[in-house]
Amino acid sequence: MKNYDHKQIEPKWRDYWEKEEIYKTQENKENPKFYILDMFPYPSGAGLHVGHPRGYIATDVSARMMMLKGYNVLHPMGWDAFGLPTESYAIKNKVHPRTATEQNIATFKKQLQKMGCTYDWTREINTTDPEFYKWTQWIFLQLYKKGLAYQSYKPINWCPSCQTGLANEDLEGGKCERCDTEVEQKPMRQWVLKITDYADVLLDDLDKLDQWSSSIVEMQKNWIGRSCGAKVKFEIKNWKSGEKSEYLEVFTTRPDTLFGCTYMAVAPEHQLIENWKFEIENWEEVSQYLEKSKKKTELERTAEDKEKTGVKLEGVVAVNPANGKEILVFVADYVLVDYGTGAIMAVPAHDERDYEFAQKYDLDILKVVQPSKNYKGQITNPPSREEREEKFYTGEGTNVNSDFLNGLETKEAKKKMIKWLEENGYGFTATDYKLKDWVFSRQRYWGEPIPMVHCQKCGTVPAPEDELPVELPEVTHYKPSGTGKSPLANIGEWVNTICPKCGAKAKRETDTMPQWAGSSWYYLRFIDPDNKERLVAKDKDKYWSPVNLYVGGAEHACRHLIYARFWHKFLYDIGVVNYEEPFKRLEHVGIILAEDGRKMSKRYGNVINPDNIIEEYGADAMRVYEMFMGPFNQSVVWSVNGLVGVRRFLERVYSYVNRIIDKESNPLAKERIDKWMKNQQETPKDLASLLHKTIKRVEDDIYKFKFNTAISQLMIFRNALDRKNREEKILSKADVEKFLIILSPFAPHLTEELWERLGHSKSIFYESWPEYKEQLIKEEKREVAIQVNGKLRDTMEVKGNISKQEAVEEAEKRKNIKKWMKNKELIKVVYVEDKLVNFVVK
RNA sequence: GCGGACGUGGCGGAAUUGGUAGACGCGCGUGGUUUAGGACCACGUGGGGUAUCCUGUGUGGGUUCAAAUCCCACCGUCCGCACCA
Repeated sequence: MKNYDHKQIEPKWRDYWEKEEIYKTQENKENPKFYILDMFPYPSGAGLHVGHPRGYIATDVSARMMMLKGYNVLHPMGWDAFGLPTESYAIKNKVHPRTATEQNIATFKKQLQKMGCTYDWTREINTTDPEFYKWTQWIFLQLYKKGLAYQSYKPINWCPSCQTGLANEDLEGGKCERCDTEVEQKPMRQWVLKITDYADVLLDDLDKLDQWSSSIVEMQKNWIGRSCGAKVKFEIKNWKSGEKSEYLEVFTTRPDTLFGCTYMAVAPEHQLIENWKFEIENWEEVSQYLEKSKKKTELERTAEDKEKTGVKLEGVVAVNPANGKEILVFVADYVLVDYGTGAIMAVPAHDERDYEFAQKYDLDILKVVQPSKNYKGQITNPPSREEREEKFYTGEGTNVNSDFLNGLETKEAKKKMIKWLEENGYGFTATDYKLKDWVFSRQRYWGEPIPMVHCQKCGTVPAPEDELPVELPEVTHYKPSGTGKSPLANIGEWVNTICPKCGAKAKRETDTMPQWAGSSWYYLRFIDPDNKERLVAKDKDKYWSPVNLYVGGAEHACRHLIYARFWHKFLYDIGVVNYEEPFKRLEHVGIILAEDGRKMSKRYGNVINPDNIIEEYGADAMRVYEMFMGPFNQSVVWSVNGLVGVRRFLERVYSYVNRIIDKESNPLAKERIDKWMKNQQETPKDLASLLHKTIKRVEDDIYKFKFNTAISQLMIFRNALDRKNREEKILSKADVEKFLIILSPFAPHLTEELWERLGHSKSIFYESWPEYKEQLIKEEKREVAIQVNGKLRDTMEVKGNISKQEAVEEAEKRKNIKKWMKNKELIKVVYVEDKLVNFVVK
C-alpha cells in the first residue's frame, strides 16, 4: 500500500478539474442560485502569504458544499488592480504599471489555483481592463448627470509623499494610511461624489442587513455619524456702534441649553473672520493666532491632551436669541471647520470642552440643566462623577434658569425650543453627519481617467457615453509631476481634445479615480462579464443578485462596504439593478498572524509562503488547517504543529480507505474486498448513528462558518473507526462514500483520489450531499448524568428517547446515588431528556 | 471619552434556547513497535488527594434544583471612532 503522496495526487486532480470545467457556473433556471463572493484582491508584487487564502478557502468550502447540494453556484474571482502600490512598485522596478499588474496577477492566479479553489475563471475580471473601466466611467457619468458628482475647491487632505489628494476614509489618525505621512490641507480643484445625499438611506437600511455582524453595522453607523438637533442663528454686531450686523449660524444637538450659552466660537477657517476683518479691533493678535493654527497639523489640533486655545474677537459681539444677552465671540481651533457650520454656541455648564475653555478665559458658566434624580451615570464612579457634575453636566435632566423652558425635561425642552426658534425665525430642526462627501480625484497615473472635458466656452462637459472608455494613455512618464497635477497633464496629445458640445479645442480632465472606484461595483460584472451593451443585463441581475455571502477582511467596513452600498443604491435608483442592497450576508475573516504573534510582513521576515506549505504538506492539509485553526472571524497565530495534526488526520483517512480495498498487501481478503465493493457489508449501528450526526454537524457548521468544529466532528468520526484494541471498524462502502463527500469541500484532492479508487469514473463533485436521518441520530446511545442537588454523582448509558420514568428508575438503582440520597428527603426530580437526572433532596 | 468584541488547561480552542466544563488538535507522560532516531499504534493527561471525594471557566456578589452561559458591580485585553458641538 502506498503512502498518502500529495505531490502525486494534487496536480493530477487540479488538471482534471480544469479539463472537466467542473467549476463552470451553471445557469439552468430550475436550480436555486447561490452567489458567493470573496473581496477580490489587490495583486501586489509580494504575492500571497498563508494569511490571505483563509477567506478564499472558506468560500471554496462553502461553494463546494452548495454545488453538492444542487445549487447553481456563482463563485468568481477578479483583480482590483488600479492603485498606488502597483504604481510605486512599477516606478521602483522601472516597469510599466500594466506590466507589473499582469505579472502580479499571474502569480496570484497560480497560487490560488494551487490551493484547489473552485473559481470560474471564464468570468475573471480586472478593474484595469478598458472593457471593465468603461463601465466604471459610465457610472461616474450617471452620477454627474444626477448632480452627484461635482467639482469643489475646498481644501482637501493632501499626502505630500504620495502626491495625491485623499478621502477622509483614506486617513488613519490624520496620517495617510498607505505611507504614514501626515496629510496637509490643500485647497485645490477636485471631483467629489455627493455620498451625503445617501447618508440617511445608507444608515437606515443597515437595520435591514440582519445577516451582517453587529460590529460592522455599528462601525458604519458611527462612520455616517448622524446627529439630530437644530441650526440656530445668532446676530453678530459691532459692539459699539452696532452698525454692521450679520447672522452666525451654529449647529447644536442641545437646543434646550440655549439659555446657558455664554459665548460663541468659530473655527480659524471660518468666513466670519474674513468678513469682519475691519471690525476686529485686535486683528494683529487674531491673525497671529490664525497663522499659528494653520501651521499646526491636524494631529496637533486634535490631540486630546492639548490645552484649548483661542482669541477673543474684540469689537464683535453676538446676541443670544433666547434672552437677548450680548455674548463674546472667540476664534478657537477646538472648533472644527468641517463639522456643523464651523461655529459653535458654547454652553460651559453642560459641555466639557466649553467648560475647559470658559475656565481658562474666565467666562460665565450658567447652569441650565438640573440632573434628574434617577440619572444612572452618578452611581458608577461617585466621587469623581459628583465632582465633575458640580462643574459641568452633559446628561439629560430638567431645565432651570431657562425662562419658558423651566421645569421641562430635556426632550420636551428641545422640542419647545426648536418650535420657538422656528416661530421667531432664529432656527430650525437640522441633521448633521460625520460622513463627508467622497473626494474622488487622485492626481496619479494608475487609475481610471475621469471622463470629463474642460472647454473654455462650455465649461465642464462630460465625455459622450459612446466614446467610453476614455482610455488611459500608454506612456513612459507616469511619475507624479510634482505640480499637484496628475502625470496625465503632461501628455499633450492626450490632454488636448475637442469639446464634445461645441467642437472647439478643449482639455481632458487629468485626475484619475481612487482605487475604490472599481471595487464599488465589480460584483455586478461577474454576473454578466462580457456584456457589451449594459453594465449588467437586468434579468441576469435579477437571477444572481444579491450576493448571498460576501467574505473579506473587516478593514473594509467603512470604506469599500460604504462606497459599494452607495453606488449600488444609486444604480438601483436609476433602474440599472433590481435590489436595494448588494450583499445579503457578510462574514469577515480574522487575520492570520505569524508564529511570533506579529502580522506577517516582509519587514519582520516572518512571512510564510503558501507555495512552500503546499509543497511540503499539501494543499488539502493547508486548507483543512486554515479552517481548523480557530474561529473564522478571529485572528489566529500560525503554527506548524497544528498543521502536522491535520496532516495526520488526512493520512488516517487515506490509510483507512486503502486498507479496506488494498488487495495486494492483503491477498487472503480478496473475496471479502469484492463483497465490500459490491456494497454487501453493513455499517455497525453505532457508527451509522455517528455518521449521520456528523453529516448534520458538518452541514450546519459550514452554513454558520464554524469550520473548526465541522472539522473536529470529522476527526471524531475518523477516530471512531479504529479505536479499541486495534480492531478496525468497517463501514459499508456507501457510508465510506458519504464520509468522503462531506469531507470533500475541505480536502477536495484527497477525496477525489479515494473516490476514484473506489471505482468511480466521474468526479466526486458530481455527487449529491448525503441526507442525514434524524431517526438514526436519535437512536445513538448516550450518557446521561445523574446529579444529586446539582452535583454530578454518576452517569449511565441509555438508548436515545427513553421516558422520564425509565430514566429515574434506572438512576435510583445506582449504588452511588443511593449513598447520596440516604436519610434525605426527596423534594423533586428534574429530568432533561437525553441529558440528566437531578434529584433534589433535603 | 463613545461604540463593538472578548476573558475557559502548558498552548489553539469546544460547550452560551442555563443541564456531565475542557470536545477536537498541539504539547506532554507511560507502554508497544523500531538497529537507533523519526514516523506509527495503544492508553493517559485542568489542579489537589492512596481513595470515597474536594476544587475549578478574569474578580466579587446575586438569581436557580442546576451558571463558563442570566443579572449587578469591578478588573483586564483586542478592534473601530474620537475636541463631531
